[in-house]
Amino acid sequence: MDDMTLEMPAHGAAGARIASELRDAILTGEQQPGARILQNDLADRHGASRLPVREALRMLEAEGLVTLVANTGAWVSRLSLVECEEMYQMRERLEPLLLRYNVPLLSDEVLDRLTVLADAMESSDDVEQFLRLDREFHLSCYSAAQTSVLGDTVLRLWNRTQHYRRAFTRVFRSEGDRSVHHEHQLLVSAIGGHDIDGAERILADHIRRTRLELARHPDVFDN
Amino acid sequence: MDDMTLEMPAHGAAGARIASELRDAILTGEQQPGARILQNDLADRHGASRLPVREALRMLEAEGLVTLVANTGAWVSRLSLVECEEMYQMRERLEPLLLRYNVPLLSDEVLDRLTVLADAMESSDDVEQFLRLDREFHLSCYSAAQTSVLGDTVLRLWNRTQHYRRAFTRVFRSEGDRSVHHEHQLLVSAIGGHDIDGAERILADHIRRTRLELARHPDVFDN
DNA sequence: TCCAACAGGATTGAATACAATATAAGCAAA
DNA sequence: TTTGCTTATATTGTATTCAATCCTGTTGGA
Repeated sequence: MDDMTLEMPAHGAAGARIASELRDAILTGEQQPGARILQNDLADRHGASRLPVREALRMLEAEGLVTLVANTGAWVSRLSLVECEEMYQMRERLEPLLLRYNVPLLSDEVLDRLTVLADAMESSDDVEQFLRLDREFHLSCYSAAQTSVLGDTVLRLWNRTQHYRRAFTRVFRSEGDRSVHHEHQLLVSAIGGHDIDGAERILADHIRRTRLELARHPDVFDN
Repeated sequence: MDDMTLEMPAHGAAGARIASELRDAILTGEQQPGARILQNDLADRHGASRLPVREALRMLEAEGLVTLVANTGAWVSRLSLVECEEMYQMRERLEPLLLRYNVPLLSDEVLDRLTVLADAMESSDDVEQFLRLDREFHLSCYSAAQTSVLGDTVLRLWNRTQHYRRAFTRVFRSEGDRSVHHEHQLLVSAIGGHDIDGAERILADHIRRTRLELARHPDVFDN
């Protein structure tokens, strides 16, 4: 043995590493929908050849974050209102199921954290911070159960809609609706009380209400 | 323009073509779960280099049909009973939604076809034929609406569980349970009567019952 | 002025060649 | 005989190179 640090081999992971960084860039909004992605650019920026870049693009295409056209190029994926509504409807069906898997397993520590997050969202006035808190809140609800596909599928739906959730939050928060926070509190207490059916209903309604609000702001999808 | 035949360029589609053939091989059962996939073999068999083969493997990995391990190799994906049950639970939630999208759009021709398929299944005694009919029956229910992710997600769940549905059908059909056929008939009439909520319920129950039967045959997942 | 055909350049797709890694067989020592 | 190490081979990962395709700016004509 050469070394005491257990090191993951740098070989065989170049594509995954590049994909991970590009994914982050898309989720933070640094890369906007519609933006062209050049293979050479990415390769140079990561000091690699175009080959692992192509693999990274394939991975992100599978996640729906990147759109590939043969012989033509890659772009950060756009979403129409109709597509976004479809994904929200999928979330309405899948997230309650995922929550059901998690409720019996969530620790008191996570439950406390949920309360902290819900409170922080109420007093937050920065859009980016709100988005981070909201994402952590919901994903924390799913952090206890080890699922093989359900968790991934839900996470992908979150990622694909991330940009539009940001744009929507900007225009919606100014309207001063408090019911989002109310629903978060209801959800925490239902989870705390191990009321699985109640938690499922609250979560489905929460996502549904957001979808309906989203439909009132189609301008978010212009351009 | 050189030619009147509008030809899709053979360039830029090698990976997709290889993926398509390997996918078929897995779905027909020609390639069994656990089977090793050598890049060189696939490349030689398709008269291509290993590069498009790697892209094909990445695509099938994203679909869950192939499992890749860095620096090691690729195998046809296995499923445990727990994973399979999870996918069936996802189907219980997603397929009713997909059906809801389709019911208002399904033509009389498709409806007639559904009746033919349901009848053919009742009188079929060959497992492979039953599987083909059942797959066509359910996927036909989803053939009218153009969804962007929901349809793909459901199709992938069908594909990932295909092998185990085959194995399960072998042992289950011998038990002579008729309720599957009854549910198919109920579903057709609910769809024909544009009873969306009823159709959703019947379909969810249908999938749920299959999941419970599946759990009674864990031996299907041995080895 | 507008449109179509035509280079030219830029970009992607695939093949070959080489490096890194993992598996397996053989060998030595306990 | 078994265990651990070593070496050989097979397989995968990446870089380099060349070919096919697409986009763009330009030029010629109507």
